[in-house]
Amino acid sequence: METTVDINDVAELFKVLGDHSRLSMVAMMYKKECCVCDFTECFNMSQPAVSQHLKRLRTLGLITERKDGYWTHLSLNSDSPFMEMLSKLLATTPGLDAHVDRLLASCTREACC
Amino acid sequence: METTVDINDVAELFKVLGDHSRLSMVAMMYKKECCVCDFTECFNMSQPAVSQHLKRLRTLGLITERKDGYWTHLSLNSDSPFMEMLSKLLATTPGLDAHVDRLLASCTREACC
DNA sequence: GAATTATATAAGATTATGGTTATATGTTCA
DNA sequence: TGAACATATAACCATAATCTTATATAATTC
Repeated sequence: METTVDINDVAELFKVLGDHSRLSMVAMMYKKECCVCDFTECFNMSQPAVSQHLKRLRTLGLITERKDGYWTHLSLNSDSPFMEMLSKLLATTPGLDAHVDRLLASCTREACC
Repeated sequence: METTVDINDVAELFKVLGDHSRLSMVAMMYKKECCVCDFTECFNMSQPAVSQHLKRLRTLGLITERKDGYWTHLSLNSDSPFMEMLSKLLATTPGLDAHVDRLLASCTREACC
């Protein structure tokens, strides 16, 4: 039996993805594991702002975390009931792939990765 | 040449769909042409509230309108650059189909249809 | 154990969202 | 023309979203 996802959950997912930064974060993590500092660098955004966006993704159960020394590495949670939908959705989003590649290329930090 | 859709537009689309009522409206219109009063009835929502939601869909170019006497009939705009994405996205949304059928069945008004 | 680093949380300001009520607009019909 | 109906807009209010700065927490290194 599949985990149920109802219409309100889906609206919630869209709401969370309805922000440029979070959409980009999710798309980046879909390609590879990321570090919090990747995001602060790529989006030129303050650390607390990133942290708060991540909290929303966490609350929706979209991400998993792996602590390693200083750093927290973030991935999409493959157990999320949204995962199937999310992957189709990201694949369907035009221009997303190129955008993400550009973002990932702009992460210059080496220490955390 | 295809109309360009950039990442900000996509985030904007998600934001607009990130509301239970608007998501339902779009899904309903995906199945059939609807009337404003269908929405006020189905969602048990005031007419101005529906009107304001429709305005957001209109602003994003998602809908077209057909005036007929008292009523305004609304459809998804097949010329929208979001249309391809939208249709895949609606098809991928679990439980949406049944939800929409239930909503449409709850529209009892005859006059406008 | 003190300094450094990464991250989270709290508190506050500003803007966006989504509803309400009241009113305006435009069509239809008597 | 005026009453009835569908819809849009305006003004207002409460709550949510998103950023900022300041501070807390936890791991690392000297």
